[in-house]
Amino acid sequence: MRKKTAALSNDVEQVAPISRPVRADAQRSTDALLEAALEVFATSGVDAPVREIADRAGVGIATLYRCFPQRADLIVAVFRHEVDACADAAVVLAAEHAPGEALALWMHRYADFIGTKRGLASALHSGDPAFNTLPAYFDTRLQPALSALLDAAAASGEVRTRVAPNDLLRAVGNLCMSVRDDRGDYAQRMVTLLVDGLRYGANTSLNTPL
Amino acid sequence: MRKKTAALSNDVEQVAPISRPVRADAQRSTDALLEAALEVFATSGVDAPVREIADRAGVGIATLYRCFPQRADLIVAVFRHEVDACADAAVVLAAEHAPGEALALWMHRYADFIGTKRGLASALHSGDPAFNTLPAYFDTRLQPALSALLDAAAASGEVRTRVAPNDLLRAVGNLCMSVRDDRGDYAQRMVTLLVDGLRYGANTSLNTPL
DNA sequence: TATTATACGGAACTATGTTCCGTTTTTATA
DNA sequence: TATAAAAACGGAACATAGTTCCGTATAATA
Repeated sequence: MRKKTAALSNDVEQVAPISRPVRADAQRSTDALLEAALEVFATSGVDAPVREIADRAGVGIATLYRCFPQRADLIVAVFRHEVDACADAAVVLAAEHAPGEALALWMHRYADFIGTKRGLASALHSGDPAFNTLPAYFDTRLQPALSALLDAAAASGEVRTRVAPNDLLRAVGNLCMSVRDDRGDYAQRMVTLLVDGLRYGANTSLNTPL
Repeated sequence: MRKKTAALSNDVEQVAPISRPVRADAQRSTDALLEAALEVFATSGVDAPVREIADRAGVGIATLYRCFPQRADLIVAVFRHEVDACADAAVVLAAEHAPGEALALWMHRYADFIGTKRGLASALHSGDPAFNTLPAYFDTRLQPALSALLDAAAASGEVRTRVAPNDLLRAVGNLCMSVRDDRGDYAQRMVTLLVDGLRYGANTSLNTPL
């Protein structure tokens, strides 16, 4: 499926896969860089120097720049990778838990993702055009994931229906990002409150106000 | 009152004004830098190089760094300066217009201020401790200004009362900052809607829901 | 006017994103 | 398997921007 290489910025050349396939060492480098960037960003924030990432991946700087022509491309790739992981988690959770619990667990998983991504808001507001496609990607991947969880939980009568997935995503996003000093588990507690709100009125009459 | 120099980062030395007063040329430099930074930030954004600011102010780089030990200190000083101007505008508007109109004009003035400050959100989320005091300063200066306008407008019966100034400030702030593509005058239209909402129910029964 | 503390300017230092180019490795072919 | 072309590699070199240093100039005071 070559998903990982498709995440790069030079997608234009992916339309004609007739050309020679990606060389094995190049694929290794890309994977190592993505993994290294994930760790470095988590440790030192998204402002970490690219050299640190190249070192940790065990490749030279030129290799990094061949895989990700701009520093921002690497950031975008990591974010997309994590969004994918978060969206995929919904399927796993849905398979292993009751609908209501799966929904609750995923909401916390999502809050965790946003909360640990210091610098995401900064990146989105930086004005760098490289980040322009990120918000849409977030919606595209996460909205269906949450939607499925919501529908299942509503169908089983554990939460009420009629809640827009995007509203929830945005609400949690704001909860986790706009907080300046998130002492304790403020965000997680607010998310719990939100999920409890979803459960309120379940199984009684649908479309209960509040 | 020496307000401008008090806005610098080395406030610790301001507690003992017994020491020799600020030299005239130093004051000139500080003023010139603040004015230059205001213009450069508006033109090139807050990411503009410090050299560009020093050049425009007609001073050397060392002078810039003596007045503002860190680049962030200059940004903070400019923001505080603009917040002061916005807060002061409330007094002028209140003196020259009817209470309801003064309130509306100021809300747009405030939206204008936030809307043109691309990079403000980025700065606030950057994690740089130099920006930690900014949010509190915003509240300290703007909350009383808006509060006075609201009270006057409520007293004259032009808007209803019982609206928390901070809620309004935050609402407008979110409206103006979180928008990614603000084509047209989206923010200003939303602010108008907000002010109209304030006017709704005025002079009838107070505390009208919605 | 002389003295001294203060401020000034700009070169130099450091850190970081990005490019260049000679060398190495992979892949396909004989 | 040996060979050649294409692709990728590494790291030095370049460009830009924040910050510091230090010799010189200027303002305040006696």
